[in-house]
Amino acid sequence: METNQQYIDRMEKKGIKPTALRILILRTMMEIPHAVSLADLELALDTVDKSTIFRTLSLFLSNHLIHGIDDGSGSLKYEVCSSECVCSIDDMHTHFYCERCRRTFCFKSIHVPVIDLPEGFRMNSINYVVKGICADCATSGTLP
Amino acid sequence: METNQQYIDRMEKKGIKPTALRILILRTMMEIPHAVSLADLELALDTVDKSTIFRTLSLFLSNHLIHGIDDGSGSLKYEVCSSECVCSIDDMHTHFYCERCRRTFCFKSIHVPVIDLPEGFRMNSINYVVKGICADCATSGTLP
DNA sequence: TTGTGTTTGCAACTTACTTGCATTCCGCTT
DNA sequence: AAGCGGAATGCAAGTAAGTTGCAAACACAA
Repeated sequence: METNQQYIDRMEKKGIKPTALRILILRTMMEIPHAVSLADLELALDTVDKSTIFRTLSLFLSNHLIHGIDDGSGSLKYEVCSSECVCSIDDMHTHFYCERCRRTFCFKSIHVPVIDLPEGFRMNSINYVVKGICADCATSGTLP
Repeated sequence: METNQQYIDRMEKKGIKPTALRILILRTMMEIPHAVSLADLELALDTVDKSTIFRTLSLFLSNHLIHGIDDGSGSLKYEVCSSECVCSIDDMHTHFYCERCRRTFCFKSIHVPVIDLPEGFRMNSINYVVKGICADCATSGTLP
């Protein structure tokens, strides 16, 4: 749990003007324990307009305050960078998408595996998503 | 280059009735040297309806004649399985998405790296996509 | 050739994002 | 305190990609 001042510091460190709404969005993202979609945020913040959330996320993304994960669910997920993150390959960790409950988990301790590319190819980023059934879903309820 | 009979054999091996249109779609997919999207196929086969291509791809997917790759470009890509492919983790290879020319490359010789999941999580599939600039784009034209 | 199930095309719909534009707000100058 | 200019926000409309319902066309066995 962080104080408002800590959210403000995070933003200012990345050159983002901390408006009331941006603090609210950042706090909401950090309080939810898994990666969130635009729709998740719309739901959690039902007084705030979708396009505002979208533009806020775009701003956060281009200033490297958050990063995006394409989990293949059809909607992009976002999560707040750890404070030391510079969004390089070394900062990327593995994600897991549960095909049952449709949540995206971050395995922060598991870095993405890096491969050697063929001659001439230049790597900018890696998207590594494992899909399957999460621990919650595997133990509760009937399995397919 | 394969003969029509070879396309038919591939389909029948996977329990798919080889209609004229399905042969056409499969042949088109195999003639294009990179993974294709629904839109690519619409463009290449402009007399064929989008929904027909979509349903054909869905059928091919569920019968494991092709597999889907989520390259993060916003549209799912598809590619024909090699003949021995049973669509398990071991059959998955690495993909590369060029952020310049927006093509998806298959590195068939590079298997996806596999990680150990935390206790209780069950793996069904892995999506491993490296993004960057491809060899063609890196050598030709001005770079950013 | 006639009935039955499958395949295809058309059109309409859904989802998730994206943009244009008018309004409101904020910090600064007067 | 009033006014100004740029930034932030909300509303509504637009777009791209995928998906579905339904009827017409087709395949093929009885």
